[in-house]
Amino acid sequence: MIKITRMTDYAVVVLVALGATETLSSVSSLAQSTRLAEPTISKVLKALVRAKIVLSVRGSNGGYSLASKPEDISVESVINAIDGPIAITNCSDGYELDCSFENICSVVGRWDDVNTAIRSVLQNVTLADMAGNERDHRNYGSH
Amino acid sequence: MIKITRMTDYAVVVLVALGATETLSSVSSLAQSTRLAEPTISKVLKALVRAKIVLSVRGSNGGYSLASKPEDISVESVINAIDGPIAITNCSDGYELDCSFENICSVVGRWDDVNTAIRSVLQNVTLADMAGNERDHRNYGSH
DNA sequence: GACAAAAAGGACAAAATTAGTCCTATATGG
DNA sequence: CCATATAGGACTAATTTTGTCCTTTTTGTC
Repeated sequence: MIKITRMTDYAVVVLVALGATETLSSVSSLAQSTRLAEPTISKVLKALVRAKIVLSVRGSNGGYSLASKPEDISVESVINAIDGPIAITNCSDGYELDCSFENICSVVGRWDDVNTAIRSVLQNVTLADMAGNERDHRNYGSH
Repeated sequence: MIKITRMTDYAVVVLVALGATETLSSVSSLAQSTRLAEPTISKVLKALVRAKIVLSVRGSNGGYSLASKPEDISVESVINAIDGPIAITNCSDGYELDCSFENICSVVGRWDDVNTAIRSVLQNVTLADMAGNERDHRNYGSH
């Protein structure tokens, strides 16, 4: 099935928690608010910092904060940060440019169009959307 | 990353090959035209038959054929047949309805909307689109 | 300056998933 | 009855994903 990894799922949970406060949040405080394990939160945050979705301050009293407003952070960028670029097949993700079966294979690069379409859907969903405090949720939990 | 499994990739290759002829195709003939291994093709076809995307005729002179025209077979239905329903997270796919962290977890059911949107994108891409004989492909190969 | 609190980075084993093959059963035309 | 095909499922190997831990770097505070 088309699925996002659990790590991305966690990332969204952590980001929503980060967005809920103005101050810096440490891993341990995030662990309390999200109920996720510290090492997991830490791992996810490292990737988000590298992707510049989250800002970090090191040292004592340090912590993390969102680099932009929740409504300016797309789910697409989060997926990208955690799981790498959205690409629906192995061959169309750019790592197999030297594919030697190219002229036999009858299916061509149409997955690219599919990828582009999916990407644009995800670019239009923001963290603010995911936070959805109207909460009529039934079956979500991230663990 | 959001990705379809290699099996789905194979399925599309096989389906396009199936669509290229009017007559029944056996696994061995498909192996020749697609260059995929017979057991793999066989496995994929079994799933496609169960999903009624492909028709099969057993016994001598038997083989497979598309159940509908390529332009009426969506990529979404193929993904469904091979990988199961498109669902972006574990918790939103219906298997964890009894999620006990529901009221702690701050992210709610917004993934459902995302799933729906992605599904509709994939419903609008057909096998005919994937066949794309204009072939300006660069990096596809399915192996 | 020493120490404590925190993030950064990466290594790693366990768990889960996916891929691929193979074996047996069933169906059917000749 | 035999050869050819599909049906179904079991099973192993390969790959990917998870989750944890350890070491290093940074920085505030006493």
